Amino acid sequence: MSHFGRSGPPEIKDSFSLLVLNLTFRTSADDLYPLFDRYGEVVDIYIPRNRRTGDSRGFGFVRYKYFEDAQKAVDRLDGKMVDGRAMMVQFAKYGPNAEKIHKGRIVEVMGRSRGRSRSRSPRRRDDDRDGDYRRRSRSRSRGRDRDRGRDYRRRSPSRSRSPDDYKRRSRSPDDYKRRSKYSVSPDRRSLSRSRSRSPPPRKASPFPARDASRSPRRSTSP
DNA sequence: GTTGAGCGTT
Repeated sequence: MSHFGRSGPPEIKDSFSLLVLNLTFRTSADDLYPLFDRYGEVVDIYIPRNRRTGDSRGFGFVRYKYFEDAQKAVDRLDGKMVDGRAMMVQFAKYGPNAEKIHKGRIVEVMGRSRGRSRSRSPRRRDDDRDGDYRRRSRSRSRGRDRDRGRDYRRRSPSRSRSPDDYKRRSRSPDDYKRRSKYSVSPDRRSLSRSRSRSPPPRKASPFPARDASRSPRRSTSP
């Protein structure tokens, strides 16, 4: 039935929360219900979705009534192919300030004693939820910045390069692979170079600079 | 129409 997610948390203190990851963007709670219900009594299923687009965020929460059922579901549904994608089922913690959890069992919901070693900023929870959490939340500092900076330094002196240097650099499989993999756009280089070597903002001359260069002084005219 | 690390609504 589609009564999941309609009402708030029914019995959190008496239920076990499971986190389902790697779900498809089209999978809904109703689709997960029969899968999890067959392994035990499911209390509630909730899948966070974007309030603007209404699309699923790719993960959901399943609450079981008993720990054994939850454990069995994790063992059984973990890696289960759903809609053409293997979903990951694991115990979840309730809320960003939930810590009093015992093996997935919420012991104290009001345990706001922070102490989670999570790499998440609880201060911008709302912003991330409503904003584009997918793009900037996970792709902020992965490995791209490192490569980018590296590329920048590499691509800086692109004028005084000799054929020998080119061969030597090209001979490095690492650089070649890295460059080829990320496919550095020449536009960025051009833009970077343009920024770095942008000529000084010369104001408009009262007369053509070219003429001035050739004839800084109008001595005579044929 | 796309994407893919993670932890949720009253």
